[in-house]
Amino acid sequence: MSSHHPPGKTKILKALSCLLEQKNFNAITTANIAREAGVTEGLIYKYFKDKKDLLFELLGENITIFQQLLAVKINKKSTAIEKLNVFITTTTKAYLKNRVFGRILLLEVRNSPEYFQSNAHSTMISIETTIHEIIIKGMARGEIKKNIDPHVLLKVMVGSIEHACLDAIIFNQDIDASSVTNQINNILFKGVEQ
Amino acid sequence: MSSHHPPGKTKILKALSCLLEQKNFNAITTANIAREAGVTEGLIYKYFKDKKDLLFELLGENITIFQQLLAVKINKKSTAIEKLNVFITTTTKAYLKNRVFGRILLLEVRNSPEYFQSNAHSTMISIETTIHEIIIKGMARGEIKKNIDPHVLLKVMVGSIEHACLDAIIFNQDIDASSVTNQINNILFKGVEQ
Amino acid sequence: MSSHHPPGKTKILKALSCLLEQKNFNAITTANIAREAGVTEGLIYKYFKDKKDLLFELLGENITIFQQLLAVKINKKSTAIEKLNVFITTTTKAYLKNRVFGRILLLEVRNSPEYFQSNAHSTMISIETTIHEIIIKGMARGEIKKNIDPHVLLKVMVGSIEHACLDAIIFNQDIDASSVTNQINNILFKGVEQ
Amino acid sequence: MSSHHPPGKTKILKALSCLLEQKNFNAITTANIAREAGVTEGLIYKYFKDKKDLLFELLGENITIFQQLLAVKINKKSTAIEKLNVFITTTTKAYLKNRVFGRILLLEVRNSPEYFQSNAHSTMISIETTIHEIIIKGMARGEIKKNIDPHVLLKVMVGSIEHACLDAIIFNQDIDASSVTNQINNILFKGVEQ
DNA sequence: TATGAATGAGGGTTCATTCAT
DNA sequence: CATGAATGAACCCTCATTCAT
Repeated sequence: MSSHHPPGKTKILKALSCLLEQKNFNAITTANIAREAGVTEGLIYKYFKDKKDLLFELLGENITIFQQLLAVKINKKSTAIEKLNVFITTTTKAYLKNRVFGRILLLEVRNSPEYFQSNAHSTMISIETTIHEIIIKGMARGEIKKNIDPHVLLKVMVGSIEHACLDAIIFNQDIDASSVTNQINNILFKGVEQ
Repeated sequence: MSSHHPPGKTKILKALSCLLEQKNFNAITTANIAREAGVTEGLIYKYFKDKKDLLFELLGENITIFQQLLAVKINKKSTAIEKLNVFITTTTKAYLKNRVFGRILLLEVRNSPEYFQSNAHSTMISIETTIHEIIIKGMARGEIKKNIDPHVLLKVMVGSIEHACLDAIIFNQDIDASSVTNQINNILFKGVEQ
Repeated sequence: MSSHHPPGKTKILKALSCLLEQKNFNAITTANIAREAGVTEGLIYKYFKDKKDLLFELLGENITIFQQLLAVKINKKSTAIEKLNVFITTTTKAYLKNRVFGRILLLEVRNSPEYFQSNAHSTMISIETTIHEIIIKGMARGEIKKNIDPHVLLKVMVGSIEHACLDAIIFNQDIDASSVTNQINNILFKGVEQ
Repeated sequence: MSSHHPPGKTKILKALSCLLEQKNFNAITTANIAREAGVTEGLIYKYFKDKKDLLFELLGENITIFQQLLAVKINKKSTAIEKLNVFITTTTKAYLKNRVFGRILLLEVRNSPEYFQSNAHSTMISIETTIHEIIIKGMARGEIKKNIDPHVLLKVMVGSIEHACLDAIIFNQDIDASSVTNQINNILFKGVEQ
């Protein structure tokens, strides 16, 4: 995260990251960020278009790291079902471990039209595209039922993951990630009907 | 929605409802609301604790109406699977038809701790409790697999519904509700694995 | 100037008027204005769109007062030459007496495109229109040469007045208004060529 | 304009000149200038005391060029009336052709006390002095009425020229320079009274 | 001759909310 | 039941300028 950037930029990114552990993005002022970073408020606007742009850049860096981690894990598996399994498990655990970014992604940025123009969002889209392709290949190889709409399955997986994490994130609850992801996998792949 | 209230209160609720068609709650000012309602800003604070309280009251009224509609539809079905089916279909269609409230519920209020104290939220909880009980009865009657965690299934259903609607709500897209809900039902109840 | 307005608005207009005696509009902050008026900064934005709008409203009120004064004086004269004479004399004296508004009008607002949308500017236009009509009538009645372009004559008069006052306004010099306006009248009406 | 200077200085002057075609001097930031010039902001302060100093230097170069052009034209004429005629015509056409500098001179710099300390301003004064002397000589030689105040006549000429150009400059209108200058000359030299 | 990183002070504007009438 | 005048606290952002290298 701190590579390539001028020192001041790195300090600002770290400062925001740190402050987000303590409060909502909206409750964080540019004065807060500057003080925490040990720079002047003006410097923020040298490196970022505005306050939201700073958030999106920070988010983007973290999502990119997650994307790489996920890719490595997925590539170790050979079947589509296993890959999707890994997607569900890894993503859920990432949200739960990194609750700050979970909160931002699931609760804070979706209000902002600008987010959907950001790098952070395009990286998210790129992850979803990867999963979409896995589903399609799984259908082609006979691992997944042919009557499934890949796009809906993707939404079901993502929605399940997010809602499984949401209470934990909102109310800062602890949940048993393994058990929850096993359940999700079981429900989605085997079905619930007797 | 306008029943039982003094005229000023009704005007304010209607004004907010109308403004929410045009912009984010955060982008709506009390001055906007008062102008649209044809009353003074001060009057808002006669009827509502604060701006958010106004939102939550409006939301609560709409959720209650939805809850009643949903109950009627569910009661017409006898099996758990059918009832859950109806839940998924009715909820999805409600979000898509009433996008304003979808947006508020899915994107706007979850940031506010106060929401989770509101009537609107307890009605939501009450709906979820109903579904939870349906799942449990379904398991007891052998319609649903015994190894399913009812709570996770609930989250998977809710998450699936919400994510299926999210793009439609955010980007104001049209989607084919019947086809999507059929897919979700199929995925969750029959499973996707070949 | 203080009529019809709520007390806070009047205080704000008076405060700006007073501060303009001491410094440039750009050098006056909204905090200055609020302190001088004994109100909060926020109140400025209840009554005025922004800081410039406040200036233009103040200017507009003063120009309107001048317009009425000028009309009275002009109506007392019967020939076009006399009326134009009065225009030159009255306007010059007004700028010199009321240097603050002279400075604003001649030096400060012409940079702002918004000024040309303001009431203040339309009142200025309305004054110029009156003069234009006087010129045309004067030509029709044989008081003014027929080969004169009324529009250019208007510009020549206004430009002459303004430039005669400009050094006085910029460098806060004293000048003999009667002598200068006599000269201008003489030059324009009789010509300088021997 | 670009002669004699080190390359960086030339680039900066050209950059400002170019940007002034697009926006107000106040709306141009040092960052703009540096980007347009392809240098860093710091370099501006190597060659110019501050941002205004840069403007005044650019302005000064252009006024000097104009002064030389004007002198050549005036020297071709023998009578005072003809010389003043040339002054009015040449200046008006220069403003209209070079609207950027017209705008700066007529609208932007007169607010700044520093302008009146600048080289640009002393060149303007020098031009006015020349005209003043022409008037006086014209009176001595019986070409101009003896009862005219040369200083007021100068102001009338300058004011007439500027106001004739002002609308064209502000609203970017086209006007017929020859016709306007003929009219001005006619009004000032022959008078308007029948 | 030129860079690039950083400063620092300030300023306009927004808005939910209160309260006397 | 309703008004309307006023508050007050906060916040984002701009930009000319400096200086070590």
